[in-house]
Amino acid sequence: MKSKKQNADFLHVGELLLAWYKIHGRDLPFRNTNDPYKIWICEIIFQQTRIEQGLNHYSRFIHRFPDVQTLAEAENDEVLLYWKGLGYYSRALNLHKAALQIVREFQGKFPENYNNILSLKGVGKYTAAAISSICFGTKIPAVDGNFYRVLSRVFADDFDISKSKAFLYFSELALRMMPENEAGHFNEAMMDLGSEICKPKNPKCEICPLNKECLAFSLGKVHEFPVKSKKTKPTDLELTYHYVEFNGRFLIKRRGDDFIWKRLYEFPTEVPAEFKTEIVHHKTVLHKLTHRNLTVQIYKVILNSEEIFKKFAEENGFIITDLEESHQKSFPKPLENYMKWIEDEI
DNA sequence: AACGCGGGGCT
DNA sequence: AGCCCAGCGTT
Repeated sequence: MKSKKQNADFLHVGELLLAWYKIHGRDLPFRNTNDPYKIWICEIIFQQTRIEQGLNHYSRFIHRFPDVQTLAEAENDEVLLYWKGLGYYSRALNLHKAALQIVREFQGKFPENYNNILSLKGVGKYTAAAISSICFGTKIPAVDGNFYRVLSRVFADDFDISKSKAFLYFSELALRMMPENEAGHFNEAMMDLGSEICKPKNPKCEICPLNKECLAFSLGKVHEFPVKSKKTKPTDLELTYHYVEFNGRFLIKRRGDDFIWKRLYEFPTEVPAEFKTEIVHHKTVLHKLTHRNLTVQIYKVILNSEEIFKKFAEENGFIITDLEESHQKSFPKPLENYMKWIEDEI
């Protein structure tokens, strides 16, 4: 149990942070709304995704799916199309499921209660806290990577952030710092400080509003925090695809929701042996994933018989498409890049 | 509690 | 080449 004086110190840090945010907070498109739908979408998009990377996707997504009803009524495929290139595709699938959930279980009105928000597919403790605090003023910290980094540095706290207990541990610290009736702004402030000042590498401690209170800074040990024990060990994975073409058209099929690239489109992985004689080139694409070194082999096969092309497609459930049409489908990045390359060749 | 899931940027 | 990013669901 901490003393009253320490609690006052905690609150002081929270107020410094909030004051900084009101002047230096980022001007982002979702900062001017309390619409829980929009906040929800942006929270999901920006999970494990940098703001610059997802900003255009956010705008396009909101423009096409301006509310829960529109999203719920959309085709699964189109939701994925608007997610194209973002990665972690189960986020898009869960988003769609949750929209249906809101329509069916909550009569189309976005739930306002924390536990109801948490019950939505793809919404975990962080996202539920963010929506609750920003849209409904619930006093609850939205603890994410920024909280871990900022708090562990301010208190020179070596609590291992890879432990599942870290969420609760830093939630309690954050709650003691949180000013009354400012939960949403406080959470946003922590995100902005973590992104603009208290960055993972080369933090701007000289201009940090918390540098007088930051223990790690005063000890010259900012780089030692946060402490994270888990090390990711990349494994190798090889995939083979065939760009089977006849007269400008080629074959695709939708993936299942197993493994990677859930429900995205891909080329045939295997072709009959007699197709091998029609290979015109072979490209090796190296693709870096978070925990995998991916090597994708792509063989371009140009068939000279429409009959064989159509028969192969029909017997194996492939869709016949072309480069123009394929813009309306969501493909994994390596295949997307390959098609761009083919298009440029023409 | 540990692991898998994308893609991009930074060092 | 490794780490990190407005994390979550599954096992």
